[in-house]
Amino acid sequence: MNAKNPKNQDVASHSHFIRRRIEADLASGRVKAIKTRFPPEPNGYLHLGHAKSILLNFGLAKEYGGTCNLRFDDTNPEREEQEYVDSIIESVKWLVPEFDGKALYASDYFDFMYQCAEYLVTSGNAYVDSQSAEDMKRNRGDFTRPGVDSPYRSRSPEENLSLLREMREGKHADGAHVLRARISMASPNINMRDPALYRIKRATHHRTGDRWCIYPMYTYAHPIEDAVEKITHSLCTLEFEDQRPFYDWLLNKLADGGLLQHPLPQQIEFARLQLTHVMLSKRLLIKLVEDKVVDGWDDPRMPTLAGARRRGYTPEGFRRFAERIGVSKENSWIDYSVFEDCMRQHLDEVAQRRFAVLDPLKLVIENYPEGQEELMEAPNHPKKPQMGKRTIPFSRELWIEREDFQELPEPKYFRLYPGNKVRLRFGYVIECIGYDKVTNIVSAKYLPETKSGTSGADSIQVKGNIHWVSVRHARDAEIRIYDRLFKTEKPEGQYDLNADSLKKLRARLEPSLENADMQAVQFERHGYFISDRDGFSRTVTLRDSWATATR
RNA sequence: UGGGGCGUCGCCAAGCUGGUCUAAGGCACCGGAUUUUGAUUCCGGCAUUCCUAGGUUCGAAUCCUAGCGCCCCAGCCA
Repeated sequence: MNAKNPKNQDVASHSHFIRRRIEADLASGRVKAIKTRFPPEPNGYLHLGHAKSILLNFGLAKEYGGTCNLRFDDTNPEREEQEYVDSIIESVKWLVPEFDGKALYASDYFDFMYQCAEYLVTSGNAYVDSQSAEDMKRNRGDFTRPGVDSPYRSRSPEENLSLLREMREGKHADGAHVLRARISMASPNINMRDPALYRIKRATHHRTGDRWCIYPMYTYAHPIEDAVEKITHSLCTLEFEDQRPFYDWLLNKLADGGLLQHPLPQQIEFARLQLTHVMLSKRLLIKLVEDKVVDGWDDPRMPTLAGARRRGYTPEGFRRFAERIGVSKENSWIDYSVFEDCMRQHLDEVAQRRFAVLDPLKLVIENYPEGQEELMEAPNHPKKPQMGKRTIPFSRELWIEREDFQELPEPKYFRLYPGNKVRLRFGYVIECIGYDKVTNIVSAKYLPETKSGTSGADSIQVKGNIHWVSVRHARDAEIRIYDRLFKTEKPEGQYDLNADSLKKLRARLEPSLENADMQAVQFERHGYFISDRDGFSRTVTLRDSWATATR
């Protein structure tokens, strides 16, 4: 960790409170190796917020030579589905190359959890409450008033045990009873006022089927899951901070009873990711899919990992992002530009360059013979000769970008306009000699001695450099341009959709794109794109200081 | 209102066993150099100030006290 080396800042992992905590635990010998876990509930697709957690947990494990489990927190059969399990495994595999694809399930520990419940009952630490949900709520008290004990709170361990067994055996209706911890109804921390441990719920579980009719609550199940897996550092988000006293209470009781061994897992909370212009509420995400605002969970505009993948965002970019934003307990909003910058940075290194004219305008080179053609040579990457070259056919009629021509140029515009010279990138320098408003054709003459790669190439200096595609050789393709789904900077509640989040264009491409089997490509002067289905999707634009200046 | 957290540049975020802090780094922004992508790269600028007010100290972003602000908790959800 060379946090102080500014040259390596971007790759260097910087200090944060969880790393320090782990280092202290390792140094003191409290744990000999670390073990973390990523515990999603399979009730939706993974999103950008989960990426932070996944990368934190798997990243820390890798960094300190430990391991990390993917574990499904499947304790509520009413909301969980196999489809989500599958998509989650898929996304984690994509994001984390070292992940072996093996998943663990809380539901595999149901027997042990139940055994722990019986122990808590017999040791007087839990009881069966038969109040209605409404009474329980009323008797919990509020922020100012302590709760009052349930009339069932003093049932004997024997009575509690037989009731608990009857609950498990299905002798009681849903909601008739609930198992609660016996802690204190007067605790200033409401989470400690005898929290519910088990509820009766006749629902078919996606893995255990109808074997159970009682299911453990998250509060109760999670600490046990961690302990069973010998997790050392259980990382979760800030809203679980108030739950930590119960987490520790439970684990210590079970350890006292010999059901668990030390060292016990430690819960550590950090701030969840909030990204500007991105909405990460599962409820709203589901709504976007159901309302068909987007084309499914993996729509490239969706902030899901499945969507990010189709959009062309890369795992490496995510890794840089996670490292860059750090980890803290500060409730913060990360600017979307940080995310985009991480992706650009990675894509710049790996993407081959190609020409694509997105908004075509015809250019005719009057002094170039009809029927003649040449092959221009162009590197696949300006700084990586090892990535090779390709050739681009050149002819008299070309497609150029509409925005690369202005009949009446605005100040500082140095692209094509009548009388101005510009280089056709990797080709010739041309001079614009006219524009026909009726046919919409720009005419120019080329300077034969200025061909790229020849000795005369630099005989004429020009400021502008534009890309082009030969009309006769052009390939046609659909290009999808995505923009943010939400207009608001911090879309927390209801959604405020951007009507222009998807634009489809008919573009002209240089022929070498036809058989290209590329993960990511840069269309020069436009941005990074990914080949998706029968066209290309724009992942992210290039930085554009001209656009910023014109704004 | 009781409890739990958090407050360092427009946005993140180091720093927190007090001095090397007239406070790192990134994003954004503003210059300028190089450039056959108005891209990349490079160089420079960007908090005498660390929520506020007191205090301790030779010395405080770092310690103490009192305020102020924001977030979370009253599901048989996670």
